[in-house]
Amino acid sequence: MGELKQGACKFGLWRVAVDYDDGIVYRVRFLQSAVEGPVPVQFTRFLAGKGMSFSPLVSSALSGDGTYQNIYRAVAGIPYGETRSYADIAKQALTHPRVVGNAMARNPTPLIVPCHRVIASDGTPGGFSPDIRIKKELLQLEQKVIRRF
DNA sequence: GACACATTTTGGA
DNA sequence: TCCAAAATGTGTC
Repeated sequence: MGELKQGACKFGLWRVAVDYDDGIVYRVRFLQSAVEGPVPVQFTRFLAGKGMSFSPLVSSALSGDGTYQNIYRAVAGIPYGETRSYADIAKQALTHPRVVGNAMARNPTPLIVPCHRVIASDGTPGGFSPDIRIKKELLQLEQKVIRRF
C-alpha cells in the first residue's frame, strides 16, 4: 500500500473530493470548498456522463462481511440508471429498511456505492447528504446518458 | 445502555 | 385517505 492520495473534481456547483490509493477508494465527499489534487479518471468520466462504471476502482466499504458490507454490495449491484427502494436493498441484504437508510447515511464512498440510486418505495427521493439536490442531479445525469442509447 | 436515523408496513379513525 | 406506532441494526454518546 502506498500513500493515501487526495483529489477533487467538479460536479455542478459541488466539489467531489476523493481519498484513494492503488485503485481502492476510501472516502468520497461532496464539498463546497476546493481540494487540490488529481482524481482517478473514472470520476471525471462518470460525472461528465461519459462513463457508467468505476471499474476497476473498488470501494473500501465493500470488503468485510458485516451487515453494512452486505448492504453496500447490494447497492453496488444496482445497474446504471436504475433505482431500488430501501426495502428492496433490505430484502437482498437480509436486513431491514431502516438499517439500509442508516448505512446510506454513513456511506463512506458515494458514487462508487451508488446510494443515489436508492429511493423510498413510494418514489420520493428519500434523503442525501449533504444536499438532496446532488442525488437528483446524479439521477438526472444517468437518465440522460441512458436515453442517448 | 439509551437514542438517533436518508424507511416501511400495518391498523384504527 | 390519513396518522401514529412498531419493527429493527448499528454507531455515537
